[in-house]
Amino acid sequence: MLSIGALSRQTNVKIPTIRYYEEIGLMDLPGRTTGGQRRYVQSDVDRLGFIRHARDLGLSIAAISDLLRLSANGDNPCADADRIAKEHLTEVKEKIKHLRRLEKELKRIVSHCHAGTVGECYVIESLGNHGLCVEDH
Amino acid sequence: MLSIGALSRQTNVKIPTIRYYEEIGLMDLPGRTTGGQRRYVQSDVDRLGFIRHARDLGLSIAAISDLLRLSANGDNPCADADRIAKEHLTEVKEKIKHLRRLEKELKRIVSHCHAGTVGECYVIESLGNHGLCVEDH
DNA sequence: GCTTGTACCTCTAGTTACTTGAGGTTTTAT
DNA sequence: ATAAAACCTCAAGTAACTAGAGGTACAAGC
Repeated sequence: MLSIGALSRQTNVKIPTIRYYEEIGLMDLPGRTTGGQRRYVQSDVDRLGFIRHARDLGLSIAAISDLLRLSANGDNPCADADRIAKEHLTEVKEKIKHLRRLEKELKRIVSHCHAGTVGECYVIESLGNHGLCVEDH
Repeated sequence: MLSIGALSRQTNVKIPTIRYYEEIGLMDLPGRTTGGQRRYVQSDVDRLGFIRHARDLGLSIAAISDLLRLSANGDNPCADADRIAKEHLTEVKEKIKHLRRLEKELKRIVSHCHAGTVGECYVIESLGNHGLCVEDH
């Protein structure tokens, strides 16, 4: 029987976040002491660990919720789980593409800046003028 | 004198977003018709264009607010503007690094999944078990 | 000059995934 | 028995908007 603090330490999930997950129904309602404090069992640790890991990988709460439902049902969740993971992978790839374009653009802007020059600032000029951009973004 | 709709079309910023920018003080209070409708001038178009472009590049509202203040003051804003842009570039680089690790991890997880196999699902197993990961994330 | 349709107005609440704070109670250790 | 640490609830705040309800103003055509 773990207190919320102990669960927090074991899973690296902050206490208010655990309570939040309970509130939105991602975590089950835990048992309580007579005084009203939460007490957790091993399955709670496992579930929260799953959530934490999936969040670290960037999955949304909605996606995690789906995955948890799938894994509870047991009946060949693989196809659906695979689809969710693949969709997420696609999103991640898109984000990387986008960020790489931004990186390029920012590098270009910054490289043109010669701090010290009065009045003219390529950073500010570039930001104000999309036409100066090399690529779309 | 532009209506809010005309400004929106010229800058590609949605109407509620323009009103939101006004509310948080990022855009100046515009003139009004006797009937109370907003009317904008060229300097508003320029400022909103700047904001739009900087947002597209991923800068936060706070950073943009700083840049706008700098460019208004005129006294060699270059050094500060350059610092803001460089900081942002660093953030972007970090994000890319992180996403690339996630991409790798997700690819590995997905590639192990053979949809159809009953009961065992590598996607779900991997998410539940951080120990299966190759790298940090 | 009147009517109609589009564009505009304000205000409230919702989104995501939490975090922070106030004010009070329970547990644990001495 | 006491005191410190950990816990409790509830409300509000964060970023950057978006959506919807219910009502008013403007521009064009007749």
